[in-house]
Amino acid sequence: MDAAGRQRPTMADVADRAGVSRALVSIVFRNQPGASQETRERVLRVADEIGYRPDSAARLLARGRSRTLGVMFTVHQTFHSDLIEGIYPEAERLGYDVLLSAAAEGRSEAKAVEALLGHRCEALILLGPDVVPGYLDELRQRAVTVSVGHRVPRARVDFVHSAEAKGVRQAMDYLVELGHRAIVHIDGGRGPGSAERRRSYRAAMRRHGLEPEIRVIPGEHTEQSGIETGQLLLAERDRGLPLPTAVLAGNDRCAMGVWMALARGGVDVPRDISVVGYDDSHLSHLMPIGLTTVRQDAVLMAEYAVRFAVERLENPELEPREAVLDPKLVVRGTSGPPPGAA
Amino acid sequence: MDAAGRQRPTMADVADRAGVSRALVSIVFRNQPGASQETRERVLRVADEIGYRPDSAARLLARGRSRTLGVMFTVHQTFHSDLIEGIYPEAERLGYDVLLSAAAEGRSEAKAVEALLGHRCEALILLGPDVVPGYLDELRQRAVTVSVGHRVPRARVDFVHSAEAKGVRQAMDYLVELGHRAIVHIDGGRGPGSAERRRSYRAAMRRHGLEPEIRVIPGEHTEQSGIETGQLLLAERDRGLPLPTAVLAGNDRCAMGVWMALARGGVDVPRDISVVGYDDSHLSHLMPIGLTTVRQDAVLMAEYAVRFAVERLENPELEPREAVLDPKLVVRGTSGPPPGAA
DNA sequence: TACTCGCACTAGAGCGCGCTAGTAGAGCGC
DNA sequence: GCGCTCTACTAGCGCGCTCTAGTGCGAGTA
Repeated sequence: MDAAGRQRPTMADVADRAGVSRALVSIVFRNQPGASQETRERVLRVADEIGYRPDSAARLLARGRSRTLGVMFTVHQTFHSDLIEGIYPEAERLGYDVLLSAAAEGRSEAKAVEALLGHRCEALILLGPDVVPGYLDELRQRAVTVSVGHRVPRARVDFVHSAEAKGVRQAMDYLVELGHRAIVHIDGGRGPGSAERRRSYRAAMRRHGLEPEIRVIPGEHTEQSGIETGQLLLAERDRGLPLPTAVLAGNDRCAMGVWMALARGGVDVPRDISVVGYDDSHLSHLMPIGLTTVRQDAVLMAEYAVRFAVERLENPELEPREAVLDPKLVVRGTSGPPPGAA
Repeated sequence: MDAAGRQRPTMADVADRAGVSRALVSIVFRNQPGASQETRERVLRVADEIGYRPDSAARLLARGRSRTLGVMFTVHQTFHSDLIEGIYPEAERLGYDVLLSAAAEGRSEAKAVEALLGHRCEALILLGPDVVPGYLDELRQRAVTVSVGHRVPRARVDFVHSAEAKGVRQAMDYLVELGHRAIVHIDGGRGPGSAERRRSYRAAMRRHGLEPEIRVIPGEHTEQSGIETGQLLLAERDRGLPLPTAVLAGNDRCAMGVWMALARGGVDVPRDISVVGYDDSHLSHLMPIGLTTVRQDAVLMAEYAVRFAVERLENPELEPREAVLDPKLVVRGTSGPPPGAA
């Protein structure tokens, strides 16, 4: 009695068995007026008995609208998991379905997006997309598009991101306050938010009169990148160069990598060097001493993303919007005064 | 010129514009014999011009078969990300589409599965499902089902998992060889593979004459659980009880948590205590000193899962099968001889 | 010439639903 | 009796595609 080979019951089966028309079953399942309470109950009972459940492909085809949001994310990006967790309940609340498609090694973002479009998603929610200029605008022609994390200057789509500059500024002010001067920044390459974070780092350094100390090390939003940077710093130390006293990483994963490499190299965090991350993904609570980081509220970002998508679906005339959420520095164990400070 | 409100072109539009019948366009897009090379090119060119792409909902409805595999995973489970990464290419190779549905806090596995079924997935690939007995059998009636990681004794579905007992045995033999005697195990509760790992731990302890030292600490497959266990051990030490010399964690995430809590508590790994994980998820390379762990080959497991699903779809008569992959101990930096050993 | 065969192509039914336009019947006022 | 409204229900088209059963035609065969 395996499912393979057997066909699933349809609305017609339910209708026959309950002695009503197909249309009535449809009414009951859409929870629309036009059926008596008694009939509703009977239909639902029969449906349950024969294991009927609506076929969303057919439903979607007939309805013309799919009421489905497609979410593109990248595997292994922990912050994306946090976002996904927030997207489901909000979508459900608004009566939308969610389809996930992952980008990964060997599976490009474009491919992941095509899959979503092929499944007739009405809107795309792109988590931290690594888009080439123009691609977002191209997508916009094909579906409502919301970009989370990555703000692309001219693209006329909705954005949800945090006020990167503010977050970085908070972190920098905090470090300088503690007495740090040699603060390096590992940037996130083309990753979401990187450009703003980099700019804001530079601005903060200049504002604090630390222009000569500015140093941006190219990187990515991965542990690997953090580890490499950590190793680079260790190698420099071994050649007699001074370690910086603080590292502002591109995100939490990168910060974690730096921290690991440094710990392995016998450098004590935060005594010898402070490490600050970005995201406050759930990783940050998990480090032995807790990661000092800039908190982005994943749930709130997810809610904005879903609402932007749904509102635009219901009113296509809307001007492109932008939700800029205020991030907040969270001080934990990886930061402290620089070595040699009082 | 936003997508919202506009409707996408259909096969009929392509047919009109190319001056052929709808059926012919269908033939071209399915890459089936019955159209001349010349016509194929013209149809494809026209389709490209007007931005047509097949609607998989309609296609799926008409075809009767969806050729879609549904994958249920749990957010934040890093090993699941590894598996997903392996599932896509194999599915694509066999001509199947993949739909993802996540379980998360507030979104049960059952709910995630219902979503997949509603989207007409022909087969379900459940990653490390936390199933109640009987649920798998119920699912089997509704779709081809493959369970990855979690072996449920009587359920007549396909399983892919690693030879948990072997993996644990390797790890235990290795630790005992190094001279460890007080080896505790943090189990994974109802998590995939936990029961076998626990059993095998006990068996190994008995086999090595360490029965009095057996200690299983209840836990979960999360960092949090590892941290709590680490704190528990530290608290015991502070009360004057001896620390174990080795910890065999339920999985890598848990091992990472233990390691973090211990490091925070000033316990040196591996000098004071050895920590061994399970999975070899990409986390394990990332720890400062590298995690000693039992490697499960995610890509191979993913390939088996996809093949099992597809083969059963194409031949429903198949007896339930089981792929048991041999895990392999990977020794990295978190393990060594117990304190006081030569 | 009459026929078969293969190729390129088409007509049209049907997949499982949603939805519009309709009907049948009960209840009401006049 | 009539027309009216309201509720409970039904008939049947159409969503965009696949697929079976064709048609028309030129080349090959007897």
